[in-house]
Amino acid sequence: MKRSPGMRTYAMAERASHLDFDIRDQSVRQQLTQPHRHEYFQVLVTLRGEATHLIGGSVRKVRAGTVTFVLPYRSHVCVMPPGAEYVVISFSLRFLRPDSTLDPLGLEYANANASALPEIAPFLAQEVVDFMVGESDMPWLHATLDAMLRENRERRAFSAMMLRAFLLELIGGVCRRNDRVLAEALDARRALSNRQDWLVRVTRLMQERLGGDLALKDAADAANLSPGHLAHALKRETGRTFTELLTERRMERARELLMSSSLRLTEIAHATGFTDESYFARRFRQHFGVSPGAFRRQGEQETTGKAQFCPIDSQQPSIS
DNA sequence: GAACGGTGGCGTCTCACATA
DNA sequence: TATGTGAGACGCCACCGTTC
Repeated sequence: MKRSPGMRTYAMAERASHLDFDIRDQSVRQQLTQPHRHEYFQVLVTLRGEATHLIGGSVRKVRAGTVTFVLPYRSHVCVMPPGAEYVVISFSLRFLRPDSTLDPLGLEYANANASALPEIAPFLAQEVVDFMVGESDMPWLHATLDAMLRENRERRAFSAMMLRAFLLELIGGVCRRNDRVLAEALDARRALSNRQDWLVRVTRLMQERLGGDLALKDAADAANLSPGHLAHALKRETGRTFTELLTERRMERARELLMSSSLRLTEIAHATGFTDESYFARRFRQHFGVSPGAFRRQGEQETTGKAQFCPIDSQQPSIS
């Protein structure tokens, strides 16, 4: 299929060592220097040096003690000066809120209720708020990051739970220290009209119909757009085609079923919209780097502490 | 030997994209 | 908005390896 050389959208497997959560400092991986998107959430903590962040339509100079929150599928680039010290945290919505049924793609336009999903409030307000941690709180910030780096490095039993707790402490702590400006920003945001609720309708339809047939035309009908217009709009907003977005969600559902159920691969293939289990296995291998059966076995070993799943892509050097 | 899982080949269909 | 094109998505089939 023809692909224009547009803005790239990265998956966790391409930029992180784990599929659920990852944290690294400036020494681990080179920062991307071109505007790009992620499928996952990112928190960037600037510890030394003055950086420039372009997020969506805003350009901001940030200094040490700034915490930057980047929503999934938000175009951005962070330009760090030589010698800068920073920490990058990447995680999926499911890691942050395992009970959430929201689609990361629709978050930006969902007018999310900050009281129902307070963890994502700073991500929604990032373009108009500089989240700062004062000089006196820097020891707290360093201690929290050090604990996360250590736990992520060791990755043993209950590490996911510990990392989630540290992450919530970081997000909550930053929100608490910036609560007034954050509340004002969220109020202003709610006042805006929800111009792009078509994206919410499309992502909701994808989640509802993962196990069945879903064509571009169906999604276009749901969004009250022509198929051509919808395809173009999806590409513009997400960097992904309709099929790519749908396949990503099917793979994610398959991953969950492999980890949380004892269904046979054929049943999982059918449950995720594939009538051909061999084709399902092929796509799964393309997406995660391992076959479905191997993925399940690795997951079982991981839960018993014998091994840890690490996608093959994460072994590769930085892409930029 | 049966069940399950994985891979390869091949034909058909879908849809992104360019163009008018 | 309609249309043509072609790459990729998809399904079907055959075959092989592993496990029980």
